[in-house]
Formats: sequence, structure tokens, C-alpha cells
Amino acid sequence: MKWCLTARQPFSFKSVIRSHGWIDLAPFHYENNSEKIWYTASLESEKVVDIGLEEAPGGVGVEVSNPLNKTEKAEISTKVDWMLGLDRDFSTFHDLARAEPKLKRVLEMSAGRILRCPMFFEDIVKTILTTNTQWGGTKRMVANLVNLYGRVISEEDQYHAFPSPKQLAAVGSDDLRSDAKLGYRAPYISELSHLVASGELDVEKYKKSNLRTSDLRKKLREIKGVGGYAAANLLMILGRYDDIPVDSWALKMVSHEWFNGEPIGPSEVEAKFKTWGEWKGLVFWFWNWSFKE
DNA sequence: GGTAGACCTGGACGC
DNA sequence: GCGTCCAGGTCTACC
Repeated sequence: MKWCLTARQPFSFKSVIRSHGWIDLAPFHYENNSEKIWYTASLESEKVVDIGLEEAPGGVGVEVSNPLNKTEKAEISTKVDWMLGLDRDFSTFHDLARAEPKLKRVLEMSAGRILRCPMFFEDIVKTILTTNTQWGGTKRMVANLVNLYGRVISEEDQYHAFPSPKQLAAVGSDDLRSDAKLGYRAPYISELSHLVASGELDVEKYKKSNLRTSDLRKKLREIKGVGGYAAANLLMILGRYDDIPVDSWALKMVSHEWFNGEPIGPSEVEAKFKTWGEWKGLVFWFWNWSFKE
């Protein structure tokens, strides 16, 4: 089954999926040299489907091999809409970028949208798994969670969906540590899963929250394992760009851009982007850095 | 509010 | 092959 979803223009499918590293984390998967990506999703009906996504005139083409009823098709469309931010308006950001040579590629790439997971719970888990480890470690931990605990499309299929809060809550902290190799992060993921599965914490409501960014930041920081960097990253995913996710890479880039490679702290990063106001997170994200690793 | 140390793993390096 | 060191954010205890 194939259909198309329209995006607010300008829109570049390639730009969204390459906006950060999420595309390399399961259950996203793709073949090298292919313009098409896949995401293995678990639907509310507990059916597991592989969703194919590719550039299409005016938006994105969606493909699912399984037969779908009307409700399932609508659910997939809603998920894809959120994942790619199809209706988001970046005209103000693009106007700002027009006046800054270091943001030239923002206009060339129609950049601004950031790839996200269908459930914010998944984005939170993945963000916690990016902390205090290298990218290879993050990929390994996420793959372990998906392959060990996620539902499969069929017994013969190699692709699993991301496990639900209920599934992860049932695993237990010790197994997350020993089997999924999450290390000290295991109790954080376990606690979050329990809170969400029991209904005590509804993280999905943050997607459409009217809270001020400072209050939303406070809520995110209440989640164990979410510190300053992780909260800023999650705010970016929620479409709030007032914060900069300052990690070691950010310190290195800013240091080489303006401080001759001298050691700096988060306050220097903040100061350099302060003038960009509510867009500074995106400005930082898409800045054309002079220093190349 | 600021700071130090612990947390865990994989990779790099020296022997 | 083995041992040691280091990088990577967050939490907690302490000042």
C-alpha cells in the first residue's frame, strides 16, 4: 500500500533524515546508496509494520507492505507527520539565516526540521543512551533494546519495533544492565519505563504542551538520567530551540570557532549564540563550523 | 550554587 | 594478549 503526505514548503526529505544521527539508530534502517528509509513501527493494534519513506513531489511517499485498515493507515500518517515535522513553519528561521553567511546551507537545504521518533518516550530513551558514551556505544545499546525486547513483524523477519514502556518495564533493571548492556543507565531507563507504563508520567503530552520552555525544561530534568545536555536535545526535538545541547563536541567546535582551541565551558557557548534568541538551538545545530574533525 | 568523584563501556595505547 | 588510561554526561554528596 502506497500513499503521499503533503509537507509545508520548503521541504527537503533528505535534509530531515540527515538532520542528526537518529537515522542510524534502530528501528530505523536503510540500504546504502538508497534514498529510501524504513522504520519498523508497532501500531496501537499491536500489529508491527515496516514503514518505507521517500521523497515525493510536495512531500513524502509512504509505503507499507502489510494490508492496512483505515484506522491503521491514519495512525501511520499521524506518526510520519510528527516524525518529519511536515506541517512545521520555518520561515522566520530562514529569514534569519538569509542574513548570516554561516547559515547559507540552511536555505540551500531547506533545513530546520529534525528527525524524531513516533513516540517521545523513544526519543527520551535514545537521548539518555547518548550520554556519557561514544556514538558506537549508543548504537549498540539501542540495537540491544530493539532486538531483545521489541516486537517483530513475523518470525522470519529480522526487524523489530522499538519496545513499548510496558515491555521495558517488564524487563527489569538488572537485565537491562546485563543483557542490553546499558550499564549505569539501566535503572534510569527502567524507572522511566515504569512511570510511563503505569500512567504516572505522560511524556507524550509534552509534544503539544503549552508550557513555557523553562517549565518544560524543568519537567524534563525531573526524569532521572536527563541532565542539561539531554534536556536541551529533547527540547530541540519538541521544537523548542531556546537551549543549546552543549556536549563535548559543541565545546570543541565553539572553542575552535572563536577561542583558538582554548578550553571553554557552556557559558561561552551560550554567550556566542545569545543574540539568536528563541532560534539559537537551530542556529547552533546548522552552523557551518570552520573546524573539521 | 559550585565542585569532586563515581558510574560503565569500548577503544587506543604501551608493553 | 593483557593491563592501563581516557572519553563521554549525569547524579549524589559535600562544602
